[in-house]
Amino acid sequence: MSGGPVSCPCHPSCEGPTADCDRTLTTPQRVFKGVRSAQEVVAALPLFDGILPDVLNRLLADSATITRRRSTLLFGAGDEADCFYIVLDGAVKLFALAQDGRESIVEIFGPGTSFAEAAMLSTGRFPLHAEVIEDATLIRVGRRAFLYTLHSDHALAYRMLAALVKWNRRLAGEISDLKELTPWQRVAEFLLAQTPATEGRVEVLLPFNKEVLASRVGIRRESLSRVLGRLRVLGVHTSGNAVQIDDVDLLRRACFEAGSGRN
Amino acid sequence: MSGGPVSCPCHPSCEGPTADCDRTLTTPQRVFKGVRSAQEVVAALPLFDGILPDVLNRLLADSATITRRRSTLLFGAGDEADCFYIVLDGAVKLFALAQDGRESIVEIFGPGTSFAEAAMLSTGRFPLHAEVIEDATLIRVGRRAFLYTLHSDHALAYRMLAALVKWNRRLAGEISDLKELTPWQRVAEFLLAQTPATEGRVEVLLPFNKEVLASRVGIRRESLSRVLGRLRVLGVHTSGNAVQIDDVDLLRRACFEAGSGRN
DNA sequence: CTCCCCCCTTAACCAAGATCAAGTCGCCGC
DNA sequence: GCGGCGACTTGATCTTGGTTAAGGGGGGAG
Repeated sequence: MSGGPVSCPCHPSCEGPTADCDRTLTTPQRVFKGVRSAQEVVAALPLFDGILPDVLNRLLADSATITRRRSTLLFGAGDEADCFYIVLDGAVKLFALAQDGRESIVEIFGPGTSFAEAAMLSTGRFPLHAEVIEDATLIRVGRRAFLYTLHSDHALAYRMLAALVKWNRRLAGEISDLKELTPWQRVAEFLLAQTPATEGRVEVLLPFNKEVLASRVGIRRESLSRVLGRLRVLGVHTSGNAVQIDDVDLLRRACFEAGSGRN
Repeated sequence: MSGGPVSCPCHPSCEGPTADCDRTLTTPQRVFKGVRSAQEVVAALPLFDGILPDVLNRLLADSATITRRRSTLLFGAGDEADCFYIVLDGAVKLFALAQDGRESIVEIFGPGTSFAEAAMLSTGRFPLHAEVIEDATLIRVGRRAFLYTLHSDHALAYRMLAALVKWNRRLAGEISDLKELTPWQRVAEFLLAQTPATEGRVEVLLPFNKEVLASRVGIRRESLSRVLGRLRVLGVHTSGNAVQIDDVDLLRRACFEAGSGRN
């Protein structure tokens, strides 16, 4: 029930009206892969699977490819949701902000995923903040185009329904994990989710830094360090963003068998 | 962002193929309120708001009102999802089961809510278990009728989309809470969510027993006792399922101000 | 090369849940 | 009334994550 890499629809996001944090394209080093590639990516989204070519074109006509550096705030909670985003490259985090300034990351989106479609359907406002955490190339799709697309292709609406359900389950699973798994189990699960391998030795690259990972699993940076230290006896070795798992199966079993011990 | 009483769509549920736990209507003392009332309830669901009368009738034609005693398993995770449920009376919990038999409650549904609509849209299987926790009267709506309804009323599909989004946000909010609130804050928030009052003295009735409440907020029964004990100094007094809050505003502010202290 | 900053790690202390184990209270059947 | 059961509470102890503070180490700027 835990978070495998699931293609995630839903969740609000749109560059806030205040486009104050642009620094327009200061890093052309990270070039988006051209319009054709963008089309491919979009058509490959679970949400738009089987979309009609002309509908797709219409959709893309009201969209723009943008690049943003890390630390750029895409939008804040409460901003008007007049578009949604597709990630071509980089990573974006969605997070909530506590009154004291602390943030908790609800989800992180990487290449080939989209987010914030859902915000446009109900309140029209983003419920969460979105920030680029790895220099990113994004497609921003306008609300009008999206709604038009939705209405001109009913099958799309149903796919979106299904996608939301899937995303929903992912969240429900995460809630279960938070409630009944210890922090180290959550970390282990996260690591296991980073590789398709089911046994043997594997090297995985953390898709973001440890601060973010810690927030992702709901603990503090320092605790993550401790956890990774404790996982060493299970054959988990880290250096920087590289994590080597000596025996995937061993780790998974340890994770399961611990089962009971909540805290 | 935390869990106010939200009308919740989504989530799988359907009396499993094995209807072994029926004890058909042994408690006629808890009579459902008649067909007319059932219609009213259904039409009042956010999901079916504004539904056309004949579509509604068609929907109800393939449904049945059932009563189940507490502890009845409605369905298990993995069962075929060939219906969804509307709660007229009582309460149902959706929960996940860990390998060691521990359960964690993902959501609890009371009168006027529906659940498990979503399961029929994707995998066709329930991802969670559902159990009656207070003797309940339910409407079970068949899959066929639901899908028919969905296709004959596109507006319904969009409403459902919106409902899913809303439900989604609720889950995301719960994740935030689990990550950044202490257990006692979650308990306090839960209590506050049980009343519309914003100040003064209030008496709230816990909608279920403490074991369930503990699971709901992700702690153990014993810890909940202690938390409630500690909350006494903030004017929270409990006796049985009745909880008296001396000063709602005080409690809310205490909850907020604690802000930082994550554990 | 050096300084500084950022990311990460370590250590010491503390508060708080989990756990294990009794113990209380109310209810029901007998 | 008695016994038993289920829901709840309390206490002692243990584990663990948060907190605070300090330090290491790599990379970029100057």
